[in-house]
Amino acid sequence: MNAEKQKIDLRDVARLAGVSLGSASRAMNGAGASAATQEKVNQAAAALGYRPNHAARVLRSRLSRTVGCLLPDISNPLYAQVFRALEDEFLRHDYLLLLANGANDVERETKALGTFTQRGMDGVILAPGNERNAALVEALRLLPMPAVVFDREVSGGHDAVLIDHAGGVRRVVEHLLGLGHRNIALVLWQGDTRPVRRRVQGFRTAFQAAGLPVPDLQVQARSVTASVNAEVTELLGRPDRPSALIVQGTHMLNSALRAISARGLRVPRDISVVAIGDTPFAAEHDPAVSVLDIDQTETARCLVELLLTRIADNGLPQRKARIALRYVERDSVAAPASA
Amino acid sequence: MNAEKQKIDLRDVARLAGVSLGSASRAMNGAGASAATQEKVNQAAAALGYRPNHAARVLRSRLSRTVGCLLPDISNPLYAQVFRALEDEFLRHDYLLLLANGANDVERETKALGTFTQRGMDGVILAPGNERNAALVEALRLLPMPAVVFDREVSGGHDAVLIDHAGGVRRVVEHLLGLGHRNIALVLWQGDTRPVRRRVQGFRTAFQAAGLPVPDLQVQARSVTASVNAEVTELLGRPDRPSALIVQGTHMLNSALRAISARGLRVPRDISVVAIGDTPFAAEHDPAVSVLDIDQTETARCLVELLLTRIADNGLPQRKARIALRYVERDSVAAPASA
DNA sequence: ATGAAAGCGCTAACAG
DNA sequence: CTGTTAGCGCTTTCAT
Repeated sequence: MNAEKQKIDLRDVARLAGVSLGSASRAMNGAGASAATQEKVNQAAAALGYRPNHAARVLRSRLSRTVGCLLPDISNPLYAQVFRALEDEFLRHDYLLLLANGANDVERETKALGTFTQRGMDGVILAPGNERNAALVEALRLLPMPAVVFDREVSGGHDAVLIDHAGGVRRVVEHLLGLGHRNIALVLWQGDTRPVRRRVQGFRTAFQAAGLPVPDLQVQARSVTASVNAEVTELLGRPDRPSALIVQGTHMLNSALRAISARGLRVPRDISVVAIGDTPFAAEHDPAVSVLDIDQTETARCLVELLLTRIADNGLPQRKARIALRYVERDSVAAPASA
Repeated sequence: MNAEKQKIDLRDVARLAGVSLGSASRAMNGAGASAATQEKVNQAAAALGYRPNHAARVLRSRLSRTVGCLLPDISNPLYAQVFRALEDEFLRHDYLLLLANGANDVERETKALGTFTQRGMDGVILAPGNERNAALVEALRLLPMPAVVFDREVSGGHDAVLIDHAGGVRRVVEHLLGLGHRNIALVLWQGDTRPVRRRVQGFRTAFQAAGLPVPDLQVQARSVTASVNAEVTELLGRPDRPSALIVQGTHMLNSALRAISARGLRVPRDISVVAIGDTPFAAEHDPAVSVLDIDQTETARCLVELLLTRIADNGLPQRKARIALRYVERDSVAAPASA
């Protein structure tokens, strides 16, 4: 149904504009051409509906204007948000973003990096599920193009954008401490990744800085999507049951809230709840759940900035950017009943 | 830190293997080379760590082994699942999948299609947010490469994979009717897209086929992520309040369940609930929610099959594949109390 | 089945 | 600033 494929090349444009091939190329790339040439070429291109052949461009210039993005799991709304923000940001810079799901599988991640290499990506943004895996670290080391690591600690001297989970959780704990809470529980998943480690650390630091004992109240779910219903129910049955919960992720938040209400407890009267990561679910819950929110737009901007500047100049020293978390107070936090 | 970039080309491989450039190329592509040559070339390639230059390959062969995928919103877990399944399926066929978020924005969608064209995608899979928009239909018509439409009705004679929403909802309604339910409410969002239209149709058909009046109990949320708390609450307050609810999507399901429990009603004793689309949320809810589930793997396989065969032969007649929905009975459905 | 040679469409290097 | 020329790395004729 499409009789005429793409057949107009730069040569045609140059001919119509009455300039040489080289001039047409320079005009299209907006460099080293007079305004008059520029104008003529642009008009000719528009008239013919010219579309540059990307492959030829890449082959010759060795620049693909494409970057790869390796994320653990796009079904996770948090990463989906990051991807969308990245896509917008790169589009603005006329770059194309390629997404690969790592799925917490080193083999898959390694393979994706191989594909990125072969397809000549100019750079890579990645958040490996297994940041300490040797095979992955090696694959990363062998990457021929610049990479920016997102919220992971991998050896290799790469640029990185790190979320300040420790500071965020610490601030929340201090806030709860100020309200009079002492038994605060942290509900995370048990993965050995930077975000989890840093949250635990921030939790500890807050208590220690206040000269208070760190409560032994942690729930560790098997996965991000696992239910923590049973664990939280157990927690709520203890004599020293927590008066506040800090919960990660949509699923865990949901099951935790269910466990609370099944126990006949009310939020925030009987127990305060703070969620890590903002979602429509948290915002629309009744009562609306206070959250520790990441500014995805800022994060994306930061990642893109780091990667693009490094693509432009690989001689730059290693850089690490830190993104602060924002505590959004809503209706799920109050002083403990006993206070 | 990476002194040596990629410098090994097919010429090097050919030299080491002691064959000509042409033979090396044929050997690599597994066609028209003797077993002996094949073997020598493969060994040489492995020894040198040869990686074909993708751009050169595309430029010469006019085949990018890349397909574009335009989805309305990757933050929607349903689409995220489809993308993952597609990624797996294409990877298996040695194709790369490029994702673009349409975000229900025609301009954005059109732009994405333009990018796909320019980058020489071999084919496109797309589910436009606005299937009846003229600009989009026109952009689709102008696409120089094959396209398969996912669960949308767009004019243009494209291949399509269509989910049988009508049949699925109809089956659920018939099941509920059989249990004795008469006041059944349908909770959807108000978008004018195929899935919504077909669900309503299936709903109607079931009642009409049974010779029963179609209940006037529809809730139309403003968006897929909107809360329907107020609307469902209102519904439950009516004298002819429904004894069963069919609810679309995670957010709407969540807010509907909340409205039900806030009203002091129990599932399934006082009201039955069926969700459209399976999610961990529905499965782990207490009680576990019965759902109308789409087999994402089958859907992906179907999309890929259609697209790949058409890329191979664009002379094929138009094809439409239908995917049946599977009703998964769990604990949220029972006979109405009054029955 | 193989080698030699001709480009794919573009950018970059070179003169002018 | 412009035109001319030479490839980028590969696949694909065309002869053998």
